[in-house]
Amino acid sequence: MIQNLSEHQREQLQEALAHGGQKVTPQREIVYSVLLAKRDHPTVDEVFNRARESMPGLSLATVYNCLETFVGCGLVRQVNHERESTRYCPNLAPHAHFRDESTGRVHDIELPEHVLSTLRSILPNGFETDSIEISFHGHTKNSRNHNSN
Amino acid sequence: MIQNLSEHQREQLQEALAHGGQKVTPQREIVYSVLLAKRDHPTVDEVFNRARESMPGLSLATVYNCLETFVGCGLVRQVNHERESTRYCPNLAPHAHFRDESTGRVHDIELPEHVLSTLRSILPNGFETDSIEISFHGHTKNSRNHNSN
DNA sequence: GATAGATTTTGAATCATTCTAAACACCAAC
DNA sequence: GTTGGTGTTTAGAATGATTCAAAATCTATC
Ligand SMILES: [Mn+2]
Ligand SMILES: [Mn+2]
Ligand SMILES: [Zn+2]
Ligand SMILES: [Zn+2]
Repeated sequence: MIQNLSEHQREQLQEALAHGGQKVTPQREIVYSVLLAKRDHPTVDEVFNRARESMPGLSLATVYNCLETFVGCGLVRQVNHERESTRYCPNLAPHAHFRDESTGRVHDIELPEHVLSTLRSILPNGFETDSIEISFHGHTKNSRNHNSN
Repeated sequence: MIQNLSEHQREQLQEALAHGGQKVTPQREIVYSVLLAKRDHPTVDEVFNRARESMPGLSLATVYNCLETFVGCGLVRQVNHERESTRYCPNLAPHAHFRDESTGRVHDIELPEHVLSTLRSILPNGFETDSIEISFHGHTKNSRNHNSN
């Protein structure tokens, strides 16, 4: 079920890790491929369970380590909703998250540049932004699946 | 240090609680007044410590209870930053939060209606929003205090 | 002033995450 | 091919914010 990384994806992983003097390992490959395979913003436990199917000896601590590493090198984003378990997202394009209260599912919402600049424009002088996080809460009305890959 | 509630504030509290058939208690009054007295988005522990100054017997569980009650009746908002302790905010106007990475402080950023509608406009069909949360991360450049009351 | 319902209190339980220390893997130098 | 160094993985313990459970306290009403 968890196919290997494509040429391109492996390169991206290798490249991202290289910056911190870190290496591609079998565990990191699997964890990354789990994130790419089903972009439904899984929790650590979900990643762990999916990854274990291809690598039974994998430990939970390693999944935490890998994900932290990926976040550190900018390959992956953390997604938090209140104090629920952290979820992980490999979508590097600027996007917001929509959390469906009835299903608990998290959807990516593309974020056009003009929205970002509108947002930056409301900051008073002296506030320098590194990043902006936007999350919608609500529910989705039928409207076909809203695919999470 | 923690002055009592004004007429108006007490009424607001009483009114908000009444909807759920709940009553004003000395503990709830103190906890609410702590939030109003210093709008720096305190954590539960910070609220607890401040409140204890006026009511030494107050328990931590009660602070959790009061805050949960307030959130439930819409008097107060929770503010989360990643998985840090939840903070509490009595500002009911639509606003975003700016988290200063160097000081850890959280500032309110007024949110004009046109920004909210711009944001709503990027949602694909079928996504019905109940609420939108926006948080900026960055640092503040001198520019006088950025008062947190 | 007894009874019921809400609230508060204490202390224990939960549970995601982090930490620690021991095993491993890899590679380059000897 | 052994050794030393460095980064990685692993299992299990520790942490810490939050939640829970149950007893004690209050308050309003009969
Ligand atoms: Mn709804
Ligand atoms: Mn910065
Ligand atoms: Zn995402
Ligand atoms: Zn606020």
